Amino acid sequence: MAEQLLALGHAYHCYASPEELTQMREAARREGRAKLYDGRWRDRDPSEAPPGVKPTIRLKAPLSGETVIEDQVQGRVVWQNENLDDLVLLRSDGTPTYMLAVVVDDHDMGVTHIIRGDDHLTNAARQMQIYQALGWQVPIMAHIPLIHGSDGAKLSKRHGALGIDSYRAMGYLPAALRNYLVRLGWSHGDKEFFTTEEMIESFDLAHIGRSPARFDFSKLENMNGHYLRAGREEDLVAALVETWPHLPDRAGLPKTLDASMQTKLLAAMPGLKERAKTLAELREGAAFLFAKRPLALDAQAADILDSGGRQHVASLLPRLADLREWTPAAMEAVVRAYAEEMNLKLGQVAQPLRAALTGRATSPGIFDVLHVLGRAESLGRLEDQTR
RNA sequence: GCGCCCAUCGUCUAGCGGUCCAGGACGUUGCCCUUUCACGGCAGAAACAUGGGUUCGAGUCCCAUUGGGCGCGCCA
Repeated sequence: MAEQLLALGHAYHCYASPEELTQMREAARREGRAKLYDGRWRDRDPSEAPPGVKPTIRLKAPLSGETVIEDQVQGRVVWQNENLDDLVLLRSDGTPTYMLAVVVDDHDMGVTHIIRGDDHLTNAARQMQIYQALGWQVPIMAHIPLIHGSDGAKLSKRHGALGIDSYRAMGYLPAALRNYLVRLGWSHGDKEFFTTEEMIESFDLAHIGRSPARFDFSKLENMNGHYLRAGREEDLVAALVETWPHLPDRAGLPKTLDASMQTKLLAAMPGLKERAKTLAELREGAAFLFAKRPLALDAQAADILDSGGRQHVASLLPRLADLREWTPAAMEAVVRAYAEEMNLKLGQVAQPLRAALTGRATSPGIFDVLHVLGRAESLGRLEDQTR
């Protein structure tokens, strides 16, 4: 291709040495010129070539006029050709540069649309010149803005740019991440939630904004919470099982979830999913299901039991044990009756139960916890705390 | 330094000359619901960067300033 451009007079050999090039660049910068290469070999005869120097081949770019790209998101972008210098097409070792290679490759592959980050916008101008020199049809271009970190600085490897697996490790659902991302820099009126089908249906280049968006974890988290709450219980169990090995290690949790654990998880899911924003939180909320007796109590739970809660647990234990039916409704009736007898608010007896059953001060509804845990396990845990 | 891009609530954004004393979402504040934590409901605070134009009329068009971003290799 480069040879062809040479033959057409759209390219030429350049014998400038690296030293000359850096000198040129420094001079250009000093004098405030945009062009870094001065085109010194542009019109020279090959006979003037210094002996023993392997030349590069540079594009003979137009000296005047403008290079224009009609970008689908940036609009019409114009460069004065006098500011664009003659780029290298072929290195002195004969290999093509990226600029030449992409153009030829895209053309050969029949690429119709070039959609990429706007950090390539300047490259687009130079590639445009190559397309023109070659007489090829230019693909439709769309340069979309980059995503920045929450502080407005650009995302880089050491600053917030995480791989996709990091988001999995944080417990974000793929659908939620996609939904969050599609709304970053693009909008469809006031619509916030999109199924994959809706995204495919509605997404368009025309509504992509031109300014960079900041990545906002709290909104991602909120959106993930929506997906969790709206998700089917079975799907969430499956998602958690699948993600389990990728979540950060945490003491006190099983390495994998066997069938019986999954069954418990499924039963507890309606109460759990309401309270979690990520799969990591979901797993944390479910930890009590997998805990081994006697439970380790956290500080708050211990405090609840120590400050009088233990008595209530002890009093309620026989009443619950006498229940014929282990249903949330039946248990609620018993506990409410007890609270009334003692002239207590429900919360005052529910909290001690919660502490004894889960080792925590927060959990799903206490009657659901009793139900999900089952009679034997529940009574066992309560009994543990009465001693 | 030079070139290009951008600029509405803290954040994501709607807005394509009058319907905007600027709408939605996240976050935030208060209240309600309530067995905890959440969910949910209701209410509130919160923005058109600045200065010039154009126009009967500008968040919407133009210019400048300021502030961000990206690019500037015989790297990709």
